Amino acid sequence: MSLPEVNEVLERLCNLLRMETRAFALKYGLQPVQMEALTYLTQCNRYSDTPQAVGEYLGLTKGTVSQSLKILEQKGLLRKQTDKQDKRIVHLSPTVKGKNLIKHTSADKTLTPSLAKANSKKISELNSVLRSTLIEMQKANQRKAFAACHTCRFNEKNEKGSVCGLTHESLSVQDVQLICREHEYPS
Amino acid sequence: MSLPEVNEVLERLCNLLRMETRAFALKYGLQPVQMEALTYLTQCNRYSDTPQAVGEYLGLTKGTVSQSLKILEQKGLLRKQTDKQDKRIVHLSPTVKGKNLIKHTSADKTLTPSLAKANSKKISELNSVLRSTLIEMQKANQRKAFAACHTCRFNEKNEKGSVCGLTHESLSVQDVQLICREHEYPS
DNA sequence: AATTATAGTATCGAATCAATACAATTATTA
DNA sequence: TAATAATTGTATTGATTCGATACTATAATT
Repeated sequence: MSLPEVNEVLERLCNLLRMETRAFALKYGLQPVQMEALTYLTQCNRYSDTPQAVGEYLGLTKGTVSQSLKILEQKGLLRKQTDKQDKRIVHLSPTVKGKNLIKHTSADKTLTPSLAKANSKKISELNSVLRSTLIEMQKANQRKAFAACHTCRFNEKNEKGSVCGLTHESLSVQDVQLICREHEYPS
Repeated sequence: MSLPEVNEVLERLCNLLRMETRAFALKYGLQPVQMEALTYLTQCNRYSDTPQAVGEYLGLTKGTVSQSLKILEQKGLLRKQTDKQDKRIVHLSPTVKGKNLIKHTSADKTLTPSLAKANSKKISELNSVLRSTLIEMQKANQRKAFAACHTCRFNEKNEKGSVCGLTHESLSVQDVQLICREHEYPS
């Protein structure tokens, strides 16, 4: 039975990934958490760009996240904007400088070249197994999925494109590729 | 091409694993790093149970590790013992209390049950792809393998069992299953 | 015997993180 | 409508992480 083995390899791989992320972030003058928060904010949609959402995504309390965001703002990588309707809510948007930084970093990730040595059939199998494991694990630990709208059960397709069943707002082709904090898989 | 997708899923899975590890360690009154160090020390061999090795394994400097070990010792989860031959070296061994804690924790890991939903053929494929990815990545980043003796190029089998080609000491059946900091894969 | 290398510890400062308390705004309900 | 509760975010405190630097003790080399 190789189940415990996979568990072990996966944990080891995660450790390694974390080490490299730390070294990597440091190279760009950021802390790992800051890098992760900024990356998330370049990938999430307009319902999910708040301090609260960042905290849920990273598994941290809002107080903790608040400080990291403050530093990102001070470094000019992030802009804060209070919501027009609900003045409690703050929207976070990466500046051009912030976006460029993330663009650079995702270019030289160390994981991809190592993965690329496997053949493409194995890659796609790996993809499906890992994805279902991720979903199972999120369910088991009552974490939100934080996936893109096009796989969401609230997403409705019509002749013009897509509509979110929660907000009843129409979504563009780009929109449905973004991460949403309200995402739920079809049951 | 699903390569970037796998990359993304794997990163997401690692994030999730880290969240759970944090929550998990906290439940047992430990910090994540402390838990990881203690886990490593229950799995490593007698050449690899030093502060230095723990640092290499976790990708941290020895100064950083020294503090975490100090806390583990204060909590009675760890014992320090200076080497008989080389008095600079300190050997770290988990106490009974420490071993029990790790035994409990590895019992209710959240990853395993989620993985178990995949069929066993996929599991073993997953195992091999992830393992080679791990090895590739360790090579690319010049990290040590930290794997078990039985896959090491220095390990020599004889009629009595195994011998380490570096230390020329004989290794028991249990020994060759333990993690070694000097481990190198055959080329 | 002197120098150099190695293993580990101690200390400092910036940052993480949880916990708590708090302010501002919105939603609920009496 | 007014009082209460819930939600979003910030500020503060204290334990811990982590890298950097300096230091001690021991071993290896020259």
